[in-house]
Amino acid sequence: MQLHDHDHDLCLREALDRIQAVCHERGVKLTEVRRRILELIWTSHRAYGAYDLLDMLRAERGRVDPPTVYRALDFLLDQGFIHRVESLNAFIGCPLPDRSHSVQFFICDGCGTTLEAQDRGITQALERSAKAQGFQVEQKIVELRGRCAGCCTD
Amino acid sequence: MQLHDHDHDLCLREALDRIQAVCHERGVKLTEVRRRILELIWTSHRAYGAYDLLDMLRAERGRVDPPTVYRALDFLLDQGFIHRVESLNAFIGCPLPDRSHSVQFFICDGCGTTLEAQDRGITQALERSAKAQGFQVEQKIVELRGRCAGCCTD
DNA sequence: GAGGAAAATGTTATAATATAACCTTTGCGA
DNA sequence: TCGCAAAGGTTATATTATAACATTTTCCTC
Repeated sequence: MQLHDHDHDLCLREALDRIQAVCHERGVKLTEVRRRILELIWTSHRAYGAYDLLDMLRAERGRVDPPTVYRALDFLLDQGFIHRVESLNAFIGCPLPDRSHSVQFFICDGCGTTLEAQDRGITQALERSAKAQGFQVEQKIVELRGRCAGCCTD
Repeated sequence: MQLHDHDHDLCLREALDRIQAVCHERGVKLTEVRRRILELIWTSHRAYGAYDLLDMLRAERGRVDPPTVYRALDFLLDQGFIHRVESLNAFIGCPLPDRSHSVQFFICDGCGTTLEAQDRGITQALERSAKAQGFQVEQKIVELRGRCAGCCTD
């Protein structure tokens, strides 16, 4: 195992501990399945589909059925620990533990990397536009598909 | 039939004629199935799912199978006559015949109405953000979910 | 610690969305 | 008219997601 991976693991463990604490504050439980799925999602910069996660769980613990995964995903979505990427039907970790914020995804169709951004300018432009037509926004879905800096030259 | 509907029908026919002309210019064919599906999509301000369209076609012409609908949808998407709404897995008419432009959808979760907008401010904010990180955008997905002006008071 | 409600999970079945693969028909230019 | 390319038909199946009900676990109350 290389230094980088070691750091990454440390980072993951710390992040999970923080999430654990947040759950405690909120009076909700980060159970074994929920925690494991969150870990799996967080170990990647790509979004995973529900059935990708299902396969990974099955490899670890034998029989697992779709509702198990979807229920855990629902919980993690509710708590704001992951996001759903609509244009991929897939799920990705959210670096911020707060429940609802306006984010944007930059999805590289080359390498699959999905980057989460929080651009104040974009958020403001969206809110201005909604306000102009009296539309009350509940959820802002912004997904930019294309090629990341690393893949443009490929 | 009321005046409004009559106007609407006229408008639809004119729009279809324009699309027909565009197809001719591009050397592609607006066949019977394609035209009918486009009509069906255009008669609504709500997005239709592929299987909604399938059911409507079946009601008109008996047996129709999914690939028929999906192929027509692919054609209409390619030509830019309709858009796919990712967060609904559904399709909606595009008032502009040009192939690729940056649009935003305002989706009312109350009445289902999906409004297409072209807000220059939003587009610019998205492009600025992408440029800042060297991301080459191919497609901009912007879907705002919430309540339209008419449904806020409901 | 026993009882019981609420939460979580297990289990079975199926719904909803989408495409692969191969075959037939149609349109159209050589 | 031949033959190719595009379109559509047909069958089967992949992928994504949820409904409904049974069982287990948690944890609060007494």
